[in-house]
Amino acid sequence: MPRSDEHEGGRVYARPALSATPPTLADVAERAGVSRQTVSNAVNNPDLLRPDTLTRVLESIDALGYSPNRAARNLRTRSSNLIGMRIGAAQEGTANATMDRFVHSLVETSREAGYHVLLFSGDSRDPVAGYDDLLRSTAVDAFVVTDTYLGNPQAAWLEERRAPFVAFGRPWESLGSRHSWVDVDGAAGTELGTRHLLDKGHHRIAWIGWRKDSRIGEDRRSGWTRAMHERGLPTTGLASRVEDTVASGREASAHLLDSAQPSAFVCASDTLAMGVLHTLRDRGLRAGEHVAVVGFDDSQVAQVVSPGLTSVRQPLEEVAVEVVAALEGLLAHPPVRGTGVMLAPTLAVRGSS
Amino acid sequence: MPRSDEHEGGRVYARPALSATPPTLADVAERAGVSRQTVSNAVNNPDLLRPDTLTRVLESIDALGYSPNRAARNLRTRSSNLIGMRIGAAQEGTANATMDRFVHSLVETSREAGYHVLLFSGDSRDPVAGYDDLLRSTAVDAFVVTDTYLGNPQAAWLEERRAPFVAFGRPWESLGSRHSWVDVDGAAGTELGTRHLLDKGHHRIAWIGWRKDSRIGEDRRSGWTRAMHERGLPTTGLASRVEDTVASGREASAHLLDSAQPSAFVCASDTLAMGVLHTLRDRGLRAGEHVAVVGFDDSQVAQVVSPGLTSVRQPLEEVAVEVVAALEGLLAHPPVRGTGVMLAPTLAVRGSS
DNA sequence: GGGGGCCGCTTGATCGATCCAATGACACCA
DNA sequence: TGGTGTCATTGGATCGATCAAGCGGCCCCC
Repeated sequence: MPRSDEHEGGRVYARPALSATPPTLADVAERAGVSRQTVSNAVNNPDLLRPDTLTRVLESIDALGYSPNRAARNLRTRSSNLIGMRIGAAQEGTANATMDRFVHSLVETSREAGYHVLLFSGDSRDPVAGYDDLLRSTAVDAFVVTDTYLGNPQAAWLEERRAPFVAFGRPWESLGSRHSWVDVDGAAGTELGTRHLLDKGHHRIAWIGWRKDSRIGEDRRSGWTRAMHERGLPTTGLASRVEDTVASGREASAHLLDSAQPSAFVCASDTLAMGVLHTLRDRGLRAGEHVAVVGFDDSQVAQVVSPGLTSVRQPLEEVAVEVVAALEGLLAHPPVRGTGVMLAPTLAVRGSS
Repeated sequence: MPRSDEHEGGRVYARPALSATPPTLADVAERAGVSRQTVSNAVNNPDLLRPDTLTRVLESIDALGYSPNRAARNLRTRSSNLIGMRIGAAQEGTANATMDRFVHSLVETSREAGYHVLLFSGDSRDPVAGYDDLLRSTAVDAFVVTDTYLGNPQAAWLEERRAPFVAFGRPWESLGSRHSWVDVDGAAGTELGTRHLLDKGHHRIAWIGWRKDSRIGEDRRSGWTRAMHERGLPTTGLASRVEDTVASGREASAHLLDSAQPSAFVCASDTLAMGVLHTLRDRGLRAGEHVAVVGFDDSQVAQVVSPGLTSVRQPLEEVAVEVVAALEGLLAHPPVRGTGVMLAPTLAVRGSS
């Protein structure tokens, strides 16, 4: 049984938001005594209208609670004002937490630029499945690609289809890639952390990073070696490359303490740094007093763990701003050649150093 | 200057994905020698076609790489297959981390139901601004509302406009609300945690929770009192209500240790539990040996901190499934009366207990 | 044998916006 | 006064899908 306030079929202008069907451009036009196109102009190119006409139209828009129908607009303009972003499987880790911080910033920045963020999840078997669907159905205007790690085919695939996208992460492999990207200088981050420790008087500073096939890991490692060599300090025997888990960090730090007696650790992630803290605790050593520790990512964990973990913080808000700026450029002009933006991280100093 | 592979204006069927304009329904129809509607049916109601026609059409769809234009479909069907979800300002905290886990699950579950998730950010001043825009422009089919805390006007506002939505969080206040919701039984969670401690032989179990005006906090607290009273144990003098910060948890636990000598703590959040761990560390007490601690949310922190924080884990994957199921019901049938689903959390036992 | 119903498919209209070409109004200047 | 140019505004066409109605062919049954 239809409810009494819906059965008329007509629109209830007195309470616009409650009406069954939202008002259309034509409704506004009729009420304001102008044509549809004029209303459209009032919304999209207000300068084209005479001031008095404009106010009259805007008044009607306001009174009716009109908002352009997204689908109709999208159909006509061939754009959706949506930015697609794939989120990986819910593996809980610090990398994920970083991504979430980025997503927040991206959503906020996109809003200011008139875009919304559409999230989709990928099939782990077919990494381009989600992209393909959205692209062919013209559901999104562009993509933000976040997982540009070693051998990831998405960037190349999108590039081949001329799909507009910006990567968060530099194109490590493909030299011929011409897409835009934004990245954080990981090496600069670890260099910052290492220098911070050097300035505190440490000389034997160890590195715990990821396996050699991780380009990101090797990049971060290079910041440590650079800072050490700069001061003429040796790095041999002070480095370890392991999996990105707390247990690995724990083991690696125990080994290093025994073999090389470092007074400080710089780690490729907060997860590994947590492992170091565990080892210190096992041995009755105090982080920040006896041995200093620096992590990477400035995760939630770094902030709440005792005595606070000094960590490299990526400027994700800036990354989001740059990504959106690049996207806007991409969508406004024909994509000639991509731009690359490298941002510098900062160091959040806490009790562990 | 137009590129050589784009200047013809026609479609390059040999390499469908590279063509400037994607193929349309009409293109498929022409190639398959049928009408547009038949192609439409092949996509949406395959049963209506004769098997041989169907295969012929599908073959053409495949060959052209056709995928229905989202905008056109949305315009005609008045639906977008998008679910809107607002994410709050990027206050970094465990609540946020929980939300991120939920978002992941929601995206995944939505995909299986044929929906995508559209994220938008709210203006903190006007909590319904984002909702209003999306609703009036018919950009989303429904909303998932996550912040249904005390005095939150969104649910009531959406209800009034007859906007389809499902809340993650029960309607604490409004008794007259008729919307669907899914929630996790927080009281059952703390009860679980408290019983776990009781079974371990603890008798004096303290509570550290949030201020009294938090309905969620009071709910979680009730689980603790219920479990205690069930065994005939007193709770007076064993509870503290503070802000949700590590520092507050630290202070509150120090006070309680001095005043009531509890042997265990149950906390309304992992953040507070971390504060307890700090206090124990300050006093040379070992979590899990001398004093047991149970947190809430099973955050990243709980998993990596030493010696591991026992914590109540919300079944967010299930929540997402129920939310999407409720949404599907809502969009399929006329919204008669909302349903409420209450899910039970589990306990992730770790070294702290 | 003729009417009714179903099947498989087609045709024209439609959703609500913007694009495009054209029109009316108006001012200016010769 | 009439021509010209500018500006605000108009009406029709269009984007690409689905809806609604209808059509011919076939079978069935009275």
